[in-house]
Amino acid sequence: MRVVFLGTPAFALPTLAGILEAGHEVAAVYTQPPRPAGRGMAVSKSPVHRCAERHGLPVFTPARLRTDAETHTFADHRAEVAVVVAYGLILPVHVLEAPRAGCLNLHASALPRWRGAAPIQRAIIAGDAETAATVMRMEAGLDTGPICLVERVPIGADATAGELHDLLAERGAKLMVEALGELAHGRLRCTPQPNEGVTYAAKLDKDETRLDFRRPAREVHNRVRGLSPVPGAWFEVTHEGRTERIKLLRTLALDAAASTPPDFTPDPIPDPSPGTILDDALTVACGEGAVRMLAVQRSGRKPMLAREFLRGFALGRGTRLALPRHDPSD
RNA sequence: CGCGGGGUGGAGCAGCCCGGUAGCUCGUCAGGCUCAUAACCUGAAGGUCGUUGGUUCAAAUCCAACCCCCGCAA
Repeated sequence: MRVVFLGTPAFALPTLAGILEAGHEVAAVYTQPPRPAGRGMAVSKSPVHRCAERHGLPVFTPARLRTDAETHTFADHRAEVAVVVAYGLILPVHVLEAPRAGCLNLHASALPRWRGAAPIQRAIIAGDAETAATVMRMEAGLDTGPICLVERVPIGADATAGELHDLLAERGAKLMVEALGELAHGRLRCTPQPNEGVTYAAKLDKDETRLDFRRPAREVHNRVRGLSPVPGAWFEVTHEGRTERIKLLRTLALDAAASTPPDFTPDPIPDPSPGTILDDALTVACGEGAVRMLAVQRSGRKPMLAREFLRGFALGRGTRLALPRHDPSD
């Protein structure tokens, strides 16, 4: 089929590649315009932008689609179908109606749960045991369109957002290729989303990335893996007179009963309040239970395993980690 | 020119301010002791201290330029 592809981050890459491999004609690729980003604020092109250029595809990077000029440009691609994967702009009705066979969207959740910006992270932070890759037809509402294909995916108890992201990007790509195949033969069936079970996956806020060890261990653990590897959940510790931010990339949740493994805690800490390091293996007391740090990253350093970190950074039992100030509105 | 941290044997770090024969915690290899545990003992190998140039009797350490990695912010 003749398709226009709209996408921006790495999540969209497998789908674009899959569409090309399947032999579809990609008439145009839309992606977010290059912006000053990263260290030094260097202007950089989006992952989809670079991938499209490698394949010699025409790239369009309008700042907005809601103009007559862009609407006409889009219509001129004469696409049979538009495929949208994490594009970053709302498509105006005129654009949605331009392709003869409609617009398909890949979304990384089991709709109608986690409509919106950060479905993968939200599902993990919430402790969901399962999610899905979903292909739906697009309509004006935010991720409200009828569902065409779904592939359910279990979320392991220790799975990170990064792992789930890669998995869903791959599974979703296959699903989208399958959907295009069905669509080409005019037999793609869709069913409306249920009205119940709707939740929204709000964009991640910076304030959410700081860990609060007063929360139960399971919650802390879910936040760590839901934000790993980016943007990363972190805490602060004062080391040799300097306050340093340390990201937690991987943890082990120890429920209350199992929070004191005999091999590392010869003597109990007198007052194991939340934020206290309980042993010499980076186990931190939480509101309920404890979490053990398995992989961390100091600012300015590379990610490393807990035991490597400990060789160069004294963070032994009894240390109290700083806790965020309580936010009354929270 | 957005702010900042860092590049030292295989890993993680100290040493740099106050130049003068490269150190710590591990890992690896050999041997020993034990054979419950990331055990213990002895010995060994392994480093152009990111690169280039400068200052100096002498530079990991001071100065300049460059390369690379990373955190924040966007």
